[in-house]
Amino acid sequence: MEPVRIATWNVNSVKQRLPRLLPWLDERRPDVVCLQETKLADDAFAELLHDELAARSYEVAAHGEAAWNGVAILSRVGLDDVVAGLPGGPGFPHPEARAVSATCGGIRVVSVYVPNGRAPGSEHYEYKLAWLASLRDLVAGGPQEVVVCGDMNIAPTDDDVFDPEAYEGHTHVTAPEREALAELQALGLHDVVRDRWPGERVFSYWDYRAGMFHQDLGMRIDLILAGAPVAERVRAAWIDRQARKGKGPSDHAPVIVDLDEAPDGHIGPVVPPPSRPVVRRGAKTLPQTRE
DNA sequence: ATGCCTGAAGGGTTCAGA
Repeated sequence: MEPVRIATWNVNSVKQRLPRLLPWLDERRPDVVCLQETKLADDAFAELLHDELAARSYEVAAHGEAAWNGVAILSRVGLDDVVAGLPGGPGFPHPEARAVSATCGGIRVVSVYVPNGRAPGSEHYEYKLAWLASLRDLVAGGPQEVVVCGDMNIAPTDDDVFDPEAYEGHTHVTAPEREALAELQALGLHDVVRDRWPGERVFSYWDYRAGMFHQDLGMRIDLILAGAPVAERVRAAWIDRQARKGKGPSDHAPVIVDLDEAPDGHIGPVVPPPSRPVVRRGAKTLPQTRE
């Protein structure tokens, strides 16, 4: 088995992001890419991207719909047993295109775009929790050689937001959401970026407005969660901030993990660097939300 | 007082995002 690089990126419209996505594929050369918020139906996705991706040796599993949501997996290490959505999962009221799974290079890969939740206690919020429970069931029924990659729309801990006080009363940080994520992780999944960078200020999403990226006022909601046999192979895990800079970025940055080449040849877990405290700075409020 | 950006659909504006 060859070394493999797996990435996940909420591109916020693959059509609008094409001028950023293609150069990024050429620069980072990931073997497996999980995409979220593609915002395209599958035929439109194929029409837009088939040739560009085939030229880069990617096979594609896209599960999308017009205008909203949409996920995909690109792979050049095989793409088998594709499953669209969460079988038996909840809808709002109908199933949305928020998950797709495939086996790539011996690893079960799940690309997810977890519902936003909008407001704690709302119907959207209850849907979010039900969706997460269904995702847990899906993973529980699968192999340990698994990665769940995507936009979880949950900051796992207060270290994953620029200012916990700014998020009081908002989604993404509430106890039920974090508990639902913890129940998923309790299946044996490891948060590979946080494990590699304990205590570091590391975000994957910054609001477009109010110079939030420039001030590094963000949150870490895009995760790669790896089953133990995969987590043991991690050599590097990081967030590609470069992709959030410049002209026409997504509001999310890609997350990237590099695995070593084989379970029987692995060099063991990377020793994490010494922990440093998260330094908090900047505003104490979020850009205001319409009521 | 505030969706301050961005994207999409559809229609001259509205909704959604986190």
